[in-house]
Amino acid sequence: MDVQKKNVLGDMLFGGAELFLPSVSVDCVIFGFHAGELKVLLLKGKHDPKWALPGGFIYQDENVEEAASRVLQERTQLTGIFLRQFHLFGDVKRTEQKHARRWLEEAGVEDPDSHWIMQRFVTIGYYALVEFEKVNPVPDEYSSECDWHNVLELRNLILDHKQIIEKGLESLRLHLNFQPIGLNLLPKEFPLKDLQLIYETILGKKLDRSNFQRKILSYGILDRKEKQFSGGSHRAPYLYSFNKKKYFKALQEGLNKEW
Amino acid sequence: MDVQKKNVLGDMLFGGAELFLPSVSVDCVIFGFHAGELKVLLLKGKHDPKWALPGGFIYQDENVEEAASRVLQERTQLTGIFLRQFHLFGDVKRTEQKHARRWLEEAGVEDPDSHWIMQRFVTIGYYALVEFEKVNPVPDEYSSECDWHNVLELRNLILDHKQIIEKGLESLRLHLNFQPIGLNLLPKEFPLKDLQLIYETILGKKLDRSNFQRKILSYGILDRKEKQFSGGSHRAPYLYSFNKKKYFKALQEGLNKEW
DNA sequence: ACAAAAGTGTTCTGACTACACCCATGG
DNA sequence: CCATGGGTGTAGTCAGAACACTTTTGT
Repeated sequence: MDVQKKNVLGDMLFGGAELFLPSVSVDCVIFGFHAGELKVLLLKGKHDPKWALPGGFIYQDENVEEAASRVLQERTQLTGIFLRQFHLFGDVKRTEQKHARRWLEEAGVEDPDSHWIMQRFVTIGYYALVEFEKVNPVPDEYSSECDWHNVLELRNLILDHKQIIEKGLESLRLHLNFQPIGLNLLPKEFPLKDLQLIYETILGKKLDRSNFQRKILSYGILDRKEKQFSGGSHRAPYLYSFNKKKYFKALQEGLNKEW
Repeated sequence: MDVQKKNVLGDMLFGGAELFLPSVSVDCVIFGFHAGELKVLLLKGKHDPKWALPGGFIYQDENVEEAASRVLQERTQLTGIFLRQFHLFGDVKRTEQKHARRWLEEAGVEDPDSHWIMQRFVTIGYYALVEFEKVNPVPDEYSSECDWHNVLELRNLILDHKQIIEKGLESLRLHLNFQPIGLNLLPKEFPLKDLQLIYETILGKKLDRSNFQRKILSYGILDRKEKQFSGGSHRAPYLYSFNKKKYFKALQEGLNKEW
């Protein structure tokens, strides 16, 4: 499927009922990391003062997984990012589309109340971890702003998007126990301290430096470079990079096997 | 919502498009335990030689969670069972409804190809753990058989239902690490050996008796009764029961917190 | 020389493993 | 009285927590 050729906005307004899978949407919780804070990428709609997760609908000829990738790509211009499904949100009351109605009106849709987008939707939550610096947040056609928000200070989100983010973070924390992370979050080479900071931020607590190193190195997914980073007034740390082969193997097989 | 009053079959055949959420279904992997084997409850359709998971559609006024409960209840007559969402299956190719077409034809539906049920569906997988003896498997109106199948010997399943079961089992194994199980799988009072057998069966490996006891008791979710079970030609074991208060607390908070 | 931060090592504790030993019961 | 299976205990191992000591670098 050629993602670029799709005219998502037009499809949504006028062809939605046939082009998209009805009742189902996808929302991406895109985590980034900056200044010691865990951030989420959010959009502010042109016709709504509230913030929303980047989300979208699923084309009839598109796997749900692919739709999530497409949404991620549309918003971040990044490809090949690790995406993980974490939950389906299916309560009846979760969609009350007051803002959508106004949006449809202004876009010139007749009889907005019976437009397919006003129906009840369930949404599938995916999370992604991306390298903050590589993302250039650009609002799309139906958004006025696109920006990073601290996950701990979420205000003014539409619908149940705050709960979605919280559930996504909770899932991510859980997955940390048996899944490597960091590959898309950091540059090719980095000092261990940076990776530790990511773990600390996700988990919301400090970790012991020495113990973190031993544990993370015991996973065998990191290669140590002999090059060293310099700049601070202190001993230069080794730089590390992910061994992709081992990394993906660990992703598949898991890190800890309990019981 | 009064589950009993719903006429699910009639709704599916003739009112589906309006009554149900389109494109989305629910499938329940109902695990039971018998003769040292982990079983799944499956249905055989009247118009299809293959077996299927008990599944259903979601009424427009029904939360997805509720729909899963309803399906479980319809099939097992059990209420209050722990149900857990584990994955959404959303590939385009997962639904090719050859059998459904024949079923619709025989049920007297005109133009079956354009019937809503022939559309593409994504399905949400839930798993449940139930007490084998309490379930009286009864085929419903559109099934000819309903029976337990060993999870390790699955043959002749429709669509992707085999993969759904396997994913469900995989999820269950994972969840064992931070979630108590057993409450709905065993009678009120039981010897620890029975609980151990369940763990062994789910995990597919033997566990050390002594170590299992210490670990499971350390969770603090079991109460020891002074009554003893008798019958075998050996020392009578203590009987235990789940302390529901602590059990549900553990369900919410988790058992192991890593990192 | 000193502060800051990284590398490395040590001790302590607690959990899991494997196994041994004793106890109760039915045949 | 012995086989079976359950209750209890123990030595060994391993991983994590806490922390100490050494090394490197910029100021």
